[in-house]
Amino acid sequence: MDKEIIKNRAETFEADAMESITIDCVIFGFQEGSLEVLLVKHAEGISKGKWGLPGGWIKKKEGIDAAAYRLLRELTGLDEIFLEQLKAFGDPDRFPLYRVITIGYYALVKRENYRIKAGFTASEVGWFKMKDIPKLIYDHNEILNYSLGHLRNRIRQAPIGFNLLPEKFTLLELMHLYEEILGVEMDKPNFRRKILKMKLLRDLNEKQVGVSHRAAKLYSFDEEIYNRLTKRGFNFEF
Amino acid sequence: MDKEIIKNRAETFEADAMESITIDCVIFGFQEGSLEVLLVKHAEGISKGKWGLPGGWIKKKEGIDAAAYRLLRELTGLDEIFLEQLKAFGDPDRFPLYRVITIGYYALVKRENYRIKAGFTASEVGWFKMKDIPKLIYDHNEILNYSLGHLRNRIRQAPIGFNLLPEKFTLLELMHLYEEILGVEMDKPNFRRKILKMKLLRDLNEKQVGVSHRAAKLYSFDEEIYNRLTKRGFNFEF
DNA sequence: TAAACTTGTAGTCATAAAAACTATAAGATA
DNA sequence: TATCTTATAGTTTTTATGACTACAAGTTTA
Repeated sequence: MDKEIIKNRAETFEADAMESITIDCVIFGFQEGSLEVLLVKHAEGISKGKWGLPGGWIKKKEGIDAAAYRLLRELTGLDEIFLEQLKAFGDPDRFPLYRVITIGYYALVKRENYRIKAGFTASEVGWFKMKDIPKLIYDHNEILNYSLGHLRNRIRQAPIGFNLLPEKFTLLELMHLYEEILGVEMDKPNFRRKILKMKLLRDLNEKQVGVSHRAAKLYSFDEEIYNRLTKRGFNFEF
Repeated sequence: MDKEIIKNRAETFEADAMESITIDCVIFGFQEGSLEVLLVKHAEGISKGKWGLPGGWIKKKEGIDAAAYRLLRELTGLDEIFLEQLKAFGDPDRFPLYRVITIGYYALVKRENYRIKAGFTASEVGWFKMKDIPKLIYDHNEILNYSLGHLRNRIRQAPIGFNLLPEKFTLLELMHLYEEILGVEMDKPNFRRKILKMKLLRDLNEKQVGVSHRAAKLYSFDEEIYNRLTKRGFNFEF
C-alpha cells in the first residue's frame, strides 16, 4: 500500500498520518486444503488494475500494531484476528514515486468468520492460492514470500495454526493444514499420536455431521490449556 | 538513537536523512564465556549521560539494511559483520519529544576483530554483560530483550553462533557459547557427538597453543560446507 | 621422574522420540 | 450383506538424546 493509492482513495486519510512509512499486511486463510492470501486490486493511481497486499498509513498518534489491527478491521470487519509483525521493508527503490518504508504484518483468519467489509474502496478483493499468486505491485511479492517462510517457522514453534481453522476441527484437518503450509506429507497415525500426547486440544465429544463416511471426532484449541502447559515448561514444537 | 541526540552530534547528518524513522542496533559479542552487548553513552541532549543502543538515521536514498551496515561501520570500523533485522518498534510514546519509529537490528561480532573507531562522537562506548545491563533510554531495554529472545531462537536454527567466535575455536568454546546464550548446561561428549555428526566444521588439524592442559583440536566454520549441505536438504538444528 | 591434576576424547547403556507400517473399527453406500 | 471410505489403535524398527564411565594427552606439583 503506498501513498498515492491511499490519496486517491480518501484524501482525508493522509492528513493525520505519518509520512514515508506504511503498513502492508499478508492475510492468510485456509480453505479446502489450500493456503490462501487476500489480495486487493487497486482502483486508481499508478497501480490501477494491479493486485497488491492490503495496506495503509499509520496515524501520528497510533502505535504500529494498532495501525495494523485497525487496517484489518477496516478491511474485514473482524476484530480479534491473529496478527504479528514480520519486519520492515525499506529498499530505497521499492516504491517508484518517492521513498516509502513499509512495515510488513501477517494475519491468520478463520475463513468461516470472514466477510469483506461493505464499502471498502478497493475495486476488488480476492483470495488467491499460493500457487496462483500473480505479479504484485512494488515489492509485495517479496513481502509475501518472506511471510510464507516466516509462517513455516512460526507454525512449528507455536500453536498458531489453529487460527486458520474453524473453532471445531478434526485431527485430519489439522494435519492437512500442516502438510499444506510446510509442504510435506505426513502419516495419519503418527500425527495423531504426537498432537494428542501434547494434551493441548480439548476433546469436544462431538463428531462431524453430514459426511459420507465414518465421522471423525471434533477438537478445539484452547488458549487456556496452552497457557497452563506453557507455565509448566511445556514447549510446543512440530 | 533518536533525533535530538544526533542533531547535537552532527547537524549535517540530518539534512539528507528520513524523518521520523531511525535504526537501533544490538551488537552482541562473546568474551570469556559471557555474552555481551555494546552500548553507547550519550554526550548531549535530553538523554545526556544515559546509556543506549547505538543507532542513527536512514539516508533518503539508502536502503535500511545498508543504513544499518553503514552505522556499524562508522561505529566499529568493521565491514562484513553479521547483521539481521529484528523488527520495527513503533510505540507512539517510545520517544518523548515526538513520533519516531525505529527499526531494530542485531549484529554478531568477533571480539578479536573489534576496535572502537577513532573519532566516534558518543562520549563513551562499552561492553556490558547481559546481567549488568543498566536502564537504557527510551524503549531500548525492550529492543534488547527482544533481540536476546530472537538470538536464542535463531542460534538453534541456523549456524550463526560462529560469528561470535574467533576464526579458529575448540568444540568446548562452541559449547560454552551455546550454554551461555541458551542458558542451559550441556554434556561435553554429547555435544561433541552431535555437532561433529553434522559434518559442518572444518577440522584444521591444529591444536591450541599456550594452554596449561591438554590442548584441544581447533575447528573452523566454513560457509561453503554449510551451503553444500543445505542444498542436499540438511537442516541445522540445535 | 613419578604422581596428581586438568581437560580432551571415545565409548556404552538406557530411554525416548520418530518413522514406517499393519490392522481393525465405524460408519456410509450399493 | 458386501463393499467402500475414512477413523483410530497398535506394533516394530530406527534414530536421536541424555546420563554416565573410561581413558588419553598433556601440565603442574612433590
